[in-house]
Amino acid sequence: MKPSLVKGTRDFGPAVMQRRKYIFNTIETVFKKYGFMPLETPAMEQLETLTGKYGEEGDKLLFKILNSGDFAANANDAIWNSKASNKITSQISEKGLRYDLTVPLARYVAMNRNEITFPFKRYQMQPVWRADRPQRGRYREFWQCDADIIGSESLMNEADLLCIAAEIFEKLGIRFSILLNNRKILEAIASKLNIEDKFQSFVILIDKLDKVGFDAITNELSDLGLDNFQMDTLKNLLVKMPFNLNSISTIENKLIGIDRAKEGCDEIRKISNFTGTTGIINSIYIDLSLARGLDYYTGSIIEIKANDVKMGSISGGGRYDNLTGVFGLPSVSGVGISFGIDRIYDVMEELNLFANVAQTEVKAMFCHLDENGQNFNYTLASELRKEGISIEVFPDIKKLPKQFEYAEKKGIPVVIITGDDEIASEQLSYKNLITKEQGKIERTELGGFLK
RNA sequence: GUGGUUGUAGCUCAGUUGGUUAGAGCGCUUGAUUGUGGUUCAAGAGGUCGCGGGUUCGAGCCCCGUCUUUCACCCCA
Repeated sequence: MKPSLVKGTRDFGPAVMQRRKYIFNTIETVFKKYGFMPLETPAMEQLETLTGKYGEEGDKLLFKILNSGDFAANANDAIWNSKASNKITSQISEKGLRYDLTVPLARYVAMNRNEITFPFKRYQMQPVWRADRPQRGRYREFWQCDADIIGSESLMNEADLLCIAAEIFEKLGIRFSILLNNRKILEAIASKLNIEDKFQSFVILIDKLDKVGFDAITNELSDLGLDNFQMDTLKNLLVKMPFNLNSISTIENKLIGIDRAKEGCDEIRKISNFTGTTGIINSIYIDLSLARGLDYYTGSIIEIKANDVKMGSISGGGRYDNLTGVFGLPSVSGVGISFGIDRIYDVMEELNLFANVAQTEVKAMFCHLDENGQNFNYTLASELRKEGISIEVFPDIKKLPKQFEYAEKKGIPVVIITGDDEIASEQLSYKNLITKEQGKIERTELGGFLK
């Protein structure tokens, strides 16, 4: 048969993995610096754990796993014959692949509530699966790197997440914009416009504002019942503002007398108090048109975009006040952020930001021309490896140019050439393949030379 | 899930209104070069034209299906 990949999935070869690992390591280092601890959960969850958490659209994108054994025989006859896919699914599938890392976290916290010390700060870097139609920057299998704080209502956590994001993207060399909003302010706006009952449709509409512009959604807004005056009010509110006290006051004044607005603005103000001295505020904007589709957000919402590449968001998150409630653990507030490393990779690739990522850790490759050289090199290599230096020994006896080409292609900077003269004198010939510099080096000094 | 788009050598792509044996550049292999590569020169290998079916005397080219890619919608990392 002809081998092929499943739609929307990819292999990651050594060169790509080296770069992906660099991104993972950068993110993980920053997470650890803020006190987050690692967690891993299974690729599959009970279907009922997953369904209903991501909205109607989200449920459609869940990958479902067929029951083991003779699943058809156990199905209810009437349902089986009804040809109603969604009903049949519930008869033959009880498991699904995880859709994100937040719901599995909520499930874990609810199950382990007695062992966990709160506030619980965990990070998780694992693949998730969505049955989306693939596009550039959109895959069916992709990796998320999440950091969440469960069991703390402090806005310091939001500030932490913003600082973490800023530090990660600065380290990776990506110019970015952080968009910040609060669901409570969105609720206040809906309340001011008297469309609280159509909040979901309203949120979806304004979320695509930055993509299509205000004029493109006026028809749909009037379908929601807005008149021209209300639309003007709305248009004035939904602008990208700098992250400072002035902007917050402006919003408060426009929504004066609505409690939810006051709450939302207070929250943003508290975040601003924490981050004020950190120097990251210039990358942050208050954007009231930021909505985010995920149903479970209740307070702060965050989204991050790369400035120099046209691509969906590379990171997103927010606060959810009752995610563990459905698992029998009410009144636990959490806040988290998720980094999409596949998109981050695509952005960095497009902007050529991988120049400083080494192709290999190997410091030198040993070449030889006969068995004596092979044996000598193998002994020498094992000595150097004990010192913690990455070394390759060319395994075969081939012409030198062939050996050089191998080292060149793997990005190994130095070759050591061992022949009879070198073995006798313990003076090894080396050549730097990048600078083309070559010479002799004492065997005993080789370790220091390669470090 | 809806509607478009894409697929030809390892890679990037040509390929005329349907007409013998499908091309180029790069890469690859071998040699010039038995201890110094990426230059140069010479020779060579490599393709069931995504897959399946159909129309035709004849299909890389036309039609249908399917898979893949990509774009818009939807949603999102």
